[in-house]
Amino acid sequence: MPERQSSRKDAVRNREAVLAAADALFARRESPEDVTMAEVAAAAGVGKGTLFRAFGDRAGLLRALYEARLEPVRQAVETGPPPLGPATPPRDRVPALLDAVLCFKLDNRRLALALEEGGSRSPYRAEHYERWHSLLRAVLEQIPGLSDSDFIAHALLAATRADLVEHLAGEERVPRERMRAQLASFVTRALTSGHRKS
Amino acid sequence: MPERQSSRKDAVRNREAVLAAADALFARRESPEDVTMAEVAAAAGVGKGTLFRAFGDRAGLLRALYEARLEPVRQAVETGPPPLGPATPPRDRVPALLDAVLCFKLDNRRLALALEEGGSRSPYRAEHYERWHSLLRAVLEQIPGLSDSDFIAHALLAATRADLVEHLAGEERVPRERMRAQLASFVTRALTSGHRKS
DNA sequence: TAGAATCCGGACCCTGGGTCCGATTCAACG
DNA sequence: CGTTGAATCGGACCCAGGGTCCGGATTCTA
Repeated sequence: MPERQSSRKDAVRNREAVLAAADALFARRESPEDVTMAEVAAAAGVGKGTLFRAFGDRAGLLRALYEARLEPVRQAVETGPPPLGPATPPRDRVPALLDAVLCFKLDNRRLALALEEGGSRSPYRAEHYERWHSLLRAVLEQIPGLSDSDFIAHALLAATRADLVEHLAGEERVPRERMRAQLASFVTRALTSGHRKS
Repeated sequence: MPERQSSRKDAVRNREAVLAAADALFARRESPEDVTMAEVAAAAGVGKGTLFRAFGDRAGLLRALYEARLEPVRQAVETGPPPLGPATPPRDRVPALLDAVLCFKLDNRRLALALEEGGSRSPYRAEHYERWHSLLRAVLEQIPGLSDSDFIAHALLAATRADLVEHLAGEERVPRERMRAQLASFVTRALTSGHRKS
């Protein structure tokens, strides 16, 4: 459990240095796969021991970076104005949430990729996924005439998987706004009640 | 390019042995991560050199297994009776295709997981994904009043990602039939034309 | 059956995550 | 301000596992 904060000056300074170095490296490198721990340590001017004591393991470092980047979004979602905040009608909030996820992954492609796919463990066990999923599920449940909220939440989130976003943005060269529009349209369609308005 | 067939008796026998051994191992083990190449070789009664010469690398072995398993499904899709075959109206064929994918991944959980996630390369570069996607895209394009076929095809396929299926089946204990029903319902909703009937 | 081409297989290499422990730095205390 | 014990530093080290190599065995061809 390397979570406890150290009060020592050099410890916190090194932690910051590692975070910054890792951030820079992941942004610079093409694939997150080939940024090595030793490299991060070297770039931060730190030994590997320090790095591993501070973050536990590779996944821990990734998580730390990810959480830090995600913090503003989380704030906006939990206690923010519409259309992200809690005071939004469900039918409008769901697309807003997914749009936020998409934008986040577009802005942090490499990082999201590294965290979601790089790990040997399933991304569905990560607790940040669990958070998104249960929130989305809860909002979906407030939409009348819609069942299977659990599955729909999974399926919609799957449309924003990091490697898919990376593929669309990087390989197929789909512009950001177009992608957002497509996702929004898709989400909206998925929310239509089983029976069409007649 | 280790694709060329060898006419030597022992070579083909060893190839079969490796395939069978790998199949058994992946089925038996909990996570595909911890079935090692050396292990496969040993289980097949073969040296590592033989294994790698026959399949190139780990991904090659996985691909070979996958393609073999997928063959019947491919047949059914390309030249089979409805609802999978080409002679099916698009609106019915799309759910059928995705149901087939889902069933396949349910029946070959470990293997699909190993191939889609285990590799260091993005699953979207795999040519079997490309096949599914372009087929689905083509069928979607025949549905009037539906745009963004490319994205929709990606999004729908994302709902059948191996690790999601594994999570639902293994972790959340969702029964097979329930999952199929949920996916079918989701797909159907996603196919509604953009504007509701009014 | 000789000869050559091919294949076999396990010893070997190398990368990269993770650990260890002596040296070093920090902070509390006298 | 010097001492002292504890926490930290950091790079040498370990190990697993994917992938390579080549001497020797096996199989096809003449």
